[in-house]
Amino acid sequence: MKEHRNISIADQIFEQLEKDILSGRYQRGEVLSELRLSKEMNVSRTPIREALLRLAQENILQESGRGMVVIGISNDDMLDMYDIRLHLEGEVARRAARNITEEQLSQLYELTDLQRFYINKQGNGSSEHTKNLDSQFHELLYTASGSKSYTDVLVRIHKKMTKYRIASISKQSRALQSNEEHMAICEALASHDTDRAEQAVLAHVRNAMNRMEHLEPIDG
Amino acid sequence: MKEHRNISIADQIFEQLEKDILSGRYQRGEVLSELRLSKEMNVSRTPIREALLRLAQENILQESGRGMVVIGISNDDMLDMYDIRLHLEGEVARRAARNITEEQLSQLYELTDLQRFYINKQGNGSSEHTKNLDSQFHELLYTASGSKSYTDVLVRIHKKMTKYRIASISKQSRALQSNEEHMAICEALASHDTDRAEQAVLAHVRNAMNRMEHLEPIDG
DNA sequence: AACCGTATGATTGTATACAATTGTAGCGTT
DNA sequence: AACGCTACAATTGTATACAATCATACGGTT
Repeated sequence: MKEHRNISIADQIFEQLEKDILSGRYQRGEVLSELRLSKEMNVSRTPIREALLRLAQENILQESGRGMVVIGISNDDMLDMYDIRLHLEGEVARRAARNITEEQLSQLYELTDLQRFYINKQGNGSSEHTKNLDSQFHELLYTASGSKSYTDVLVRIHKKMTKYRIASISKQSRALQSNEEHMAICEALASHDTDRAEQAVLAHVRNAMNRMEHLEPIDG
Repeated sequence: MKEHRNISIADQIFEQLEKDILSGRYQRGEVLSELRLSKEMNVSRTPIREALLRLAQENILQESGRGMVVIGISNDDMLDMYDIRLHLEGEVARRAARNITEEQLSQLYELTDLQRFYINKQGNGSSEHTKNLDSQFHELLYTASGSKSYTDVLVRIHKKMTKYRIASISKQSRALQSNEEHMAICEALASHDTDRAEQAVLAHVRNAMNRMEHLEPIDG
């Protein structure tokens, strides 16, 4: 633990734990002890503790007197998050159609093209790339709306969704469909047609929700 | 710093800094140094650092290479938060009208009565009480919806709003009007009429937004 | 005078030491 | 056997020590 790079150990631990919790590796109700984790990961308590604090701030963990208790998210929580997106992303799309810059627009197109490339490639780790590009696309869309508050809420939600168990994007056919919807959003934004942008984004969210609902729940 | 109580120093510092930032005491762009704050507050760097990390997780601070930079929130951010609430709280109200328990309902009534008492009292620190009861009312309303995701988003937003500069509730006449709207929400929920609950909550948010818009902005 | 290198100070990131609390197991007493 | 007390183990909260990085200022050299 001697190297001092740009990305801190605490950040890595945060990402790792967040993924492990949201993907279901840690069960709801499980208690995470700082000392145990620090031994498991061969670091001191400090970065562990910082990661746990941030996760608690996200309501992914709950500090409960003795140790941090895993809360995680359920299928119902996921459905509610889609519901929230349906209530918010229409407005975001309208604002983005009005405010998006040429540079942001070309970036969105590029992300979409690159994502299609990786989906068709289907190589090792391409699914990871695909998910990453999906996150970047949506984050940029939110940013293009020009609203910090909307972006804050939706980025938080989207981040949780992509780490939930197996992302619905993993099947190639569904990934391609999602990618086509991204392209439709790009074109709607390029036309600066607020109604069209709203419809394109809402259709995408609705379809994503349906793609997820058809996955089997893992536990009861 | 020897006492070990239930509420940690780090928590107190977090609350204090959050209030100081959102109320405008720290300017946007200002850099907060751990060492400086720890000297100012006569504690070690550890609790300061933990508070800063949590504030960064809330996007109230931004960690930018050298120290934490204050982001804070602007009037536009506030308006967007009201806009988000208008898009979400109608649905929350509908769900609460369906799911609220008798106990939650009587608690809501009690909070409303107590708030009216403090507003009329107008004693020293009664404004603090009033704001606190307002937060409790809305948090309970969100919880009554039964949705963790909705509650998470809205509690976060509401918390920020109440700490923004001077809350719009500070004038007695406005506080009384807000309190009457709370009572209307209670009665709508008691009737379990989803449409009526939605209308009551949305009217309350709209009125709160108008009450805020009429306040003067402090800086340009 | 200009330029380059080094030392120094400020700051964050990590590890460790210490204090306090809490739960529990075990033992003794009745 | 039941109850209570004590001691210990586990755990968090805080302070401090140490390492690494970065900016800056200062001094020497050409």
